[in-house]
Amino acid sequence: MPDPSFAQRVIAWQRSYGRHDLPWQGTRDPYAIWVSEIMLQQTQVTTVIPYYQRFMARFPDIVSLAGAQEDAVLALWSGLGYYARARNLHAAAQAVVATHGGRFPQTFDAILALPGIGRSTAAAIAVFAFGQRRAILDGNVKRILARCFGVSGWPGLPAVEKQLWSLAESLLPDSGIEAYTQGLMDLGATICTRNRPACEACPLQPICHADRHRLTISLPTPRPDKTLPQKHTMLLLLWHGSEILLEKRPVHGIWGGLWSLPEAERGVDARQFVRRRFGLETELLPALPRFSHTFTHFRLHILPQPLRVSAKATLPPGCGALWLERAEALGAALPAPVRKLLATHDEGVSRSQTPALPGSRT
DNA sequence: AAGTCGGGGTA
DNA sequence: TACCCAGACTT
Repeated sequence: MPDPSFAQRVIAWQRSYGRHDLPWQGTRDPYAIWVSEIMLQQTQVTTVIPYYQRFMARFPDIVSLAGAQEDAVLALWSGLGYYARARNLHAAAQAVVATHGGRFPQTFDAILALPGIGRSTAAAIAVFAFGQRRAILDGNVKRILARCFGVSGWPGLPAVEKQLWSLAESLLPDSGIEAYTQGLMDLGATICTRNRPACEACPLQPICHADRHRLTISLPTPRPDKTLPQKHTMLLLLWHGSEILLEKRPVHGIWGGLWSLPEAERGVDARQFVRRRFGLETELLPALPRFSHTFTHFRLHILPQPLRVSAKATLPPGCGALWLERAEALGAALPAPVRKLLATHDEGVSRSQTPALPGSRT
């Protein structure tokens, strides 16, 4: 019997040791598979599962999603991050209803044309929903290929990524594409992990270049390190009784489309800012502990500043701001740090003896 | 080719 | 603390 190929090793391993009970498995419903693939972009399985369950319960099919308010979609995405994914998902659902009669497209190019779906995600949907022979290249596959075939260089570099795509395409099996694709994901998530990979349990160990040359921990080549820029801001908690003022953020930029707290530059007079911006008279309350929030490309140092609104003036219509009861606000599409702030504090008073602020170390 | 876009898991 | 994760999109 000839030495099993790369693909045959992955397929055989997947059937015995792979994951078969994830919430989005055991279906060929392209909608269910699509939603899972979008949520799983840059997000780990264990984080996605509860979000996925809630989302599918609320929007069980593409028509219900297409007919939803964007705010309702974003609210279910709150805390998951990369909110453009949710806006694109919503827009794509409406596009499918408008141009495909509500039926998810079945050709690779039509899938790829939908907003939020790139080459790898389109391939994953084509494989799992329609059994098409397509190559994926996510973080798991990049790591497996870089190690097994000794591809050095940071995979974010276009030249390296091109090489990995070429490898991925060349390794596809003639049959069993679903088990193969799922097997790569499962191998990367459970065996060929970034640190402490379980090489002794890997079906690829006999043919793995990195294992033979003791390169496993150094492949794939890590991203070149760069120091994150530091930014500072002040988030205003404007309390009127148990109501708080929320402001809708612009669609583009950080926390796009979410409901956040009014934001002022560090060091400005908060009362004056609020008077000019909203026409409100306020009383300054003691500042809350500052904390920091790290994004992909910068670190934000946040000073939470509560103020008590003495008289609730009428907000200009269409100004993008509104008053919400604290409980209502917690049901809105909030950025994670704002959610944590509102969950921990009300009217400027800590709800707990020891204020457990998000990353309260500065 | 480089920058933008979150949040959490993990060591 | 620092890195990575079922990446896509814009410039």
